[in-house]
Amino acid sequence: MRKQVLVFGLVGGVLITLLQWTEFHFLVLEHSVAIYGVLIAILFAGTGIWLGARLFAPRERIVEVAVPAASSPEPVADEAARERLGITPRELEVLRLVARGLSNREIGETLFVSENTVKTHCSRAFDKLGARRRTEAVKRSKELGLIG
Amino acid sequence: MRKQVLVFGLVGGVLITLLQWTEFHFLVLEHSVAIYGVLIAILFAGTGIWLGARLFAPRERIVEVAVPAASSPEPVADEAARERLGITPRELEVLRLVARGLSNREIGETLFVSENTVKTHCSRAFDKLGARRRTEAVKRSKELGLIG
DNA sequence: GCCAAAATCATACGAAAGAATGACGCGACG
DNA sequence: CGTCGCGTCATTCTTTCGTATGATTTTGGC
Repeated sequence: MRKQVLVFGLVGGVLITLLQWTEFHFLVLEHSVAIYGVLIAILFAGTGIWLGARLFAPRERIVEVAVPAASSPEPVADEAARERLGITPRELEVLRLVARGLSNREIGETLFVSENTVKTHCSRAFDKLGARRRTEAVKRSKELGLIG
Repeated sequence: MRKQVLVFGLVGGVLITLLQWTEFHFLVLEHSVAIYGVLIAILFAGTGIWLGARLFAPRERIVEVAVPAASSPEPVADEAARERLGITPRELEVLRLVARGLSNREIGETLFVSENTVKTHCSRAFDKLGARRRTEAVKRSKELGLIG
């Protein structure tokens, strides 16, 4: 939050400054009006992009990877076990990908986070599962019904 | 909120001061106004694009809607698949232990062979399974019904 | 606003894992 | 007898894992 406020203030300030600056020079260097026009256009284009992105960008797009479900017993019985073990949603997410045989690097690319972050999640999840290896973690997760 | 306004005003003031300073220099180097203008414009466009891109960034999250599967109804159909893939009995034995979450060392101790031997079996089995990691091998083995 | 839980990332280090290669013994089979 | 598949083992080297530690940022409640 703090950072955003700062950025916002900075951008705003710069904007004001730019406006005043151009205003002043319009009078002095009126022959370059076209140039300033272009500048302002670019400026506003940038601002537009910024505003547009900020206002319309979905903070988080949910991509559903649908698969032919054959929902047999319980589609989601995890939540309980997950909660009980203190495993966070993100950690569970990582666990699922681990179970799919992905490497830490690949998991990172899939979730758009760094490999280091994946490692952190893994370590914590393994700890909570009482597992020392990813293969063991996968086994325990399945036993506990955390993953399909 | 109050704090933000303060920061905003402060930054704005500082920038205005900066403006006056630059203004002075612009009078001296008025012929480079355009250059500065372009620089600032580029800077702004860059910032805008950067921010936009950053906010538009595919910050998606993989959500597993349903896990499926429809897994076949045969608990032990290994022999056939094993034969077909050219996986030797010993390799399969190792695979089972890998699926149990054991390390190569532990597998070696279990089967009374050296860790190196286990590695060899693993490598060959992984190759035959088209797997590059033990977790992947476990997944494939289960899919193929090689192991329970 | 402030706090706690989550999530993110980095750096460093030791421990596994995995690839590549070569080698040896053993039983089966032609 | 030779060779072929299988199991065994070693060595070297690169990559990946996993742990430890600390820091910053987000986020959700209160």
